[in-house]
Amino acid sequence: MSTERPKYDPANIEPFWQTRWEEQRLFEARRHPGKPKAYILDMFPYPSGAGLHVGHPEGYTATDIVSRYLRMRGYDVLHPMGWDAFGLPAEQHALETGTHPADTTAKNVATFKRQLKSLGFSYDWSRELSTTDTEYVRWTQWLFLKLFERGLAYQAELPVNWCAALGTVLANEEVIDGKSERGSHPVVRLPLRQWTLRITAYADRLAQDLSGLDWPETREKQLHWIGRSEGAEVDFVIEGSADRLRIFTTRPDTLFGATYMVVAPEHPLLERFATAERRAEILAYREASASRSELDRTALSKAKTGVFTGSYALHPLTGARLPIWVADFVLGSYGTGAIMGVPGHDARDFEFARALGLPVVEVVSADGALNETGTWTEAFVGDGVAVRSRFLDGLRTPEAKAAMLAHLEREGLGARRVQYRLRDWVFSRQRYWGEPIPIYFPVELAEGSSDPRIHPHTIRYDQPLPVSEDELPVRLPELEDFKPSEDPAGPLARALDWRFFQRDGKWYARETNTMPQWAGSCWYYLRFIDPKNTQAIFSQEAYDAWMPVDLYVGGSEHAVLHLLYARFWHKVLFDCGLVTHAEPFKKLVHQGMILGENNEKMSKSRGNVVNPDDIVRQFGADALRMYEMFMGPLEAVKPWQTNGVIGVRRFLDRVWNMLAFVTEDAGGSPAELTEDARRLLHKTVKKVGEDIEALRFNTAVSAMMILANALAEFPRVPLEAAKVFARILSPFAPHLSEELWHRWGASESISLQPWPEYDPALTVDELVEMAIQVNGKVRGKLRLKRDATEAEAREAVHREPELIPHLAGKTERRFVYVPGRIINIVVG
RNA sequence: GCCGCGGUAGCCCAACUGGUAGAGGCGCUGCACUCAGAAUGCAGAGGGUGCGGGUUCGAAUCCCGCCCGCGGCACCA
Repeated sequence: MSTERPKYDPANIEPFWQTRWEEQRLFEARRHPGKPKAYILDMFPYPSGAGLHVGHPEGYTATDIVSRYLRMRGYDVLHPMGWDAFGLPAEQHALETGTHPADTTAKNVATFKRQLKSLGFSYDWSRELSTTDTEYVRWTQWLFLKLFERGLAYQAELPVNWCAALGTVLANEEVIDGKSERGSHPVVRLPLRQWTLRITAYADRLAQDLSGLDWPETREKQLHWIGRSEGAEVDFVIEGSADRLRIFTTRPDTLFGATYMVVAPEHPLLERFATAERRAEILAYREASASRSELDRTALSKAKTGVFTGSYALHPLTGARLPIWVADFVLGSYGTGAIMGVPGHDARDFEFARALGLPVVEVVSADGALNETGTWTEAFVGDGVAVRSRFLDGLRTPEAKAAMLAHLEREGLGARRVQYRLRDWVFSRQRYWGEPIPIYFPVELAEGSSDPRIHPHTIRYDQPLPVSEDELPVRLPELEDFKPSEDPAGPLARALDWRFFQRDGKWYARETNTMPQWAGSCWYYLRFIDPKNTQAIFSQEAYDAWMPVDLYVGGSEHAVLHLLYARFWHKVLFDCGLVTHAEPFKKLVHQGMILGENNEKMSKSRGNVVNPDDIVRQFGADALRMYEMFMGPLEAVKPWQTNGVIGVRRFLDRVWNMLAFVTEDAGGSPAELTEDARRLLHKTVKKVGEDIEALRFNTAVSAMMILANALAEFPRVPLEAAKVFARILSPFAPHLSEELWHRWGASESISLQPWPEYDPALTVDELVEMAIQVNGKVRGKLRLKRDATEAEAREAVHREPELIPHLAGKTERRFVYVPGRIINIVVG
């Protein structure tokens, strides 16, 4: 190689082009009349102190390729980036290092931004936002007020997941196996005053509207999380009392099989059911189950426990006396907190009956025959035929359900009811680093008191008042000490001058709980469309210009948390008339996790973490981008292989060496491709475009490698072909492509060029090599016109000498000919 | 236990949704270049698709039954 020829040097060209792109503001999103739009969104990151890991660029590269591709296809593309910067980890980190969360957050954002920029992503940085920005907080609080106005944000004294180690309450979704999702600290149930969002009011729509979305299996996860189930509520009269016990069941058809009742330890009527002689035991049981952490309850789930209350319910149809038990396998927070025990046809009821010696009655039989339950080792939970059930006898389970429901409703004993597994969303956190909830309460001063900051007082939590819109945002007070405390009011309660204020001579107290991290991410996609708007959360023009999000890429760990909450808020905004689509995210894709080289999850403790900065330094951003796309399908979990990056880097080196010095007429005769190479070029243009649209980036990279290998056969690549190649490569390796493009004399960015056209006629070969099978085994090959008739095929086959031994003396039973595919001769 | 996804060459992965199992990359072997090595270039070898049945002219692709891996849910009545 001649020494004047510079080598491919990403460390040099990548920063150069990144700076140029930024100076030229190439990727700022603007709408042009008549052009189609695409809103391509990444889940914005939480800027942790650890910086970017190689998992981040996977999804980000995918969306960047799609964005760059669509721009070349004439779309106006909105591709923004921002920071989900409130939340526990920032605060934990700040506590550990003794710095203010605002400072650590700013530092982390700077690191993330530098790293993202080093990868050449075509974000519109002019729209950058952070959930912690004062202006952003203002609109998050504004949205909370919308929820409050509509009765969707309310206070409740709830048994909540209190995590002492984190000093906060957690949502159900943040508790895993009885421990906190963050940090795995123990979580216990405590009743506390909490702000709660009425997401259950939207359960039906959240479930229903999933059907129209282009989403992966996440749809099923959300459906399951919402957990809609249809059944009946039935009232049981209590013997010797005016009380009634209401239960929920999905199997009204098994009502005649109920042999006992169970209420949850939290059930409001429990104390009424407790007879004098059993009272002590019952209260002890309630005490015990309340103090058991979720973890204990799950760990001990095998053995069912319970205590008889001493009271009896009367069967609404037979009048039979059914003992009422209390047991912690019944959840206070689901349905009515009480069940009828049908041990013959429910696995849990069966276990309970066996453990406590209660009778088991068969009321559903597989074939309608009567069976004895004495020898049963498990309940019969499937569908069958009703037996021992009077007017239901002989009916199949679905009909029996309907018949019983009709009967209950007619007699006024019960009603049809839909239940959801989904609970309302506990929305307050007892932490510092979050959005203040824009609510305040009247303060009643004790006799002789004049200042609640120093005197005894009562805060009237029952009279919440919304902060008026023009007073937003409510800012976080500066706090020296923002540590969480034992006090569930949280650290903000210590900022007395912030908390208490006077208006018209009266004292008021601000809400001191803050919002959870999910609040900011619930609506950030809406702020990106109009991030600088000071008059409104966003303008209608901006909404019409960009919404909905066409492609949303992020980790599957957000399948039920963020993605459900955001859909909920979006539907509330829909009801407010602020948005016009029922759903915000049309297409959703989860990138698969990237494992360490040893096939284990990347973590500091395993010592298998790959830092993207190191890869960029050694191999270049383009190599990293292409490798991450080449590893395998976007959604697959796959191990990192540094050798794989080396392979991709070699490919880029080859492309450079082959194309960087191409000129119009390098030496006399013009360079030319063969017919086959020309066809391959057109096929590759077609394939790469289709693969990008289908998000099959791995096969697109592969196709370009094949093309490069083929072009390498030529002493000189024609400039026209080189330009086509550079353009299809550019979404993947934008820096290298840009450099090549300019070396060939262009003055305008390659990202402004149109995507190359291909000639469909050249993507289909006329002659195809076909295998000839005899009885399914390949016995010969032959080149045939793609559209040859069967007669032509037959004639060609009989000219093939290698087939003669396989056909001689045999009778042809069948001649299978699929044009362009296969010839199979069945003989016998 | 339930739901979902997935098992193709030593490794990462392709295979037009039934049609010659192999595109690409890594690794390996050999050759060229070199005093030698690195880098580079060229040429090769390698599996019958997790297991067992079935449907079909033909199965990695479809059906049934298992095994293994990953993710989610886990007393939701």
